[in-house]
Amino acid sequence: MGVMRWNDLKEESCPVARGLSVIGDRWTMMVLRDCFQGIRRFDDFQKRLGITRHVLADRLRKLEEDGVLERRLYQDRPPRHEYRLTEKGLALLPILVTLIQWANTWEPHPEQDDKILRDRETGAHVEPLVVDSETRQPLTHRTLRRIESSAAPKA
Amino acid sequence: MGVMRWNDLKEESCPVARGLSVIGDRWTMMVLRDCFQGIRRFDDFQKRLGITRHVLADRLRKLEEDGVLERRLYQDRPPRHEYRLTEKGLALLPILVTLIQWANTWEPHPEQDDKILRDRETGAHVEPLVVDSETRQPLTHRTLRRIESSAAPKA
DNA sequence: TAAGTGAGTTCTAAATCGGAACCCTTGGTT
DNA sequence: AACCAAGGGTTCCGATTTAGAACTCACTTA
Repeated sequence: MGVMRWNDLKEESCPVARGLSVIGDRWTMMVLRDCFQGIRRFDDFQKRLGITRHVLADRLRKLEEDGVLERRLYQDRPPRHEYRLTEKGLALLPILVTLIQWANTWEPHPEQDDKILRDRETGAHVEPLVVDSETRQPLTHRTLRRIESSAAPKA
Repeated sequence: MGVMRWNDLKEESCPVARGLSVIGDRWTMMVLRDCFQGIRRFDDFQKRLGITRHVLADRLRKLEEDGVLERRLYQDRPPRHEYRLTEKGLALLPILVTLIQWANTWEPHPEQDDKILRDRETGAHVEPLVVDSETRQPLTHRTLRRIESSAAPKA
């Protein structure tokens, strides 16, 4: 298989590798979390995250290249843009939601309240669960067969 | 809010930050992917991932510290251990599964087959979907209210 | 005795990151 | 005109982290 360089990940046949080539970076998911909280501007990301401006600019550029964020002009003089989630970016929400569920269960915060997920209409508290879209049976390590690549073994 | 150093993330009140303090690293999720494929030994991880031995040792140590992997002796002379997922680690599968689903949809591989998720019993092909555990309604950006911290605003 | 296995550790050079300062355009103040 | 602030970056330098390769240690097998 040879050595795997991080930037080759996009061409890997493994979807985990391809997914991580987009969101596998330390700060990228934090940026996306802020996006889902409605943040759109460079300085707002920077202030909330405490990330260096240099790294932030780089991550926003990559997310735009990957089609997760869209950079759109919101005023002309001087030109200013904001970053917005595309459909592809919005489709990442289930991952974030699943991560929140895991962290609230297995890394609970000592005393502070946690982010709470609510239904948009009713405001009811929701609890994420990953199921099969057809049978609606929960998918866990007990119900799933070991993950395998369907690609032919290398020898 | 001050600057956020990566290692302070564990004490953040945001579950996304706390989750990422465990699995937010480039290689960590790749290691976990291999774990879910049944890999348990140092050299096997190393050969499959093409990660440097140094970094691999570091990531395995961190995952053990975080209670995601367990290092257990499987022979005495010389002492050898293998790395196994704990309950906490097994609970990460839904995240991996959701990531696979996203990547297969939005970053499809040109020609090669992808990893396929199957039911352990029937072998039927399953398709992950994140729903509310009570109502079984899908959770997406259309059905969820914007994520908010329930912590009091800082001023 | 030599070679091999498994699990690391050590070393050096290259890449990335953090922190801070600087730049540019435009609008508003004094 | 001179100064300042907002917004969105870029540049520079020193500190970390990573990649790549070699080396170690404790056995086991040929």
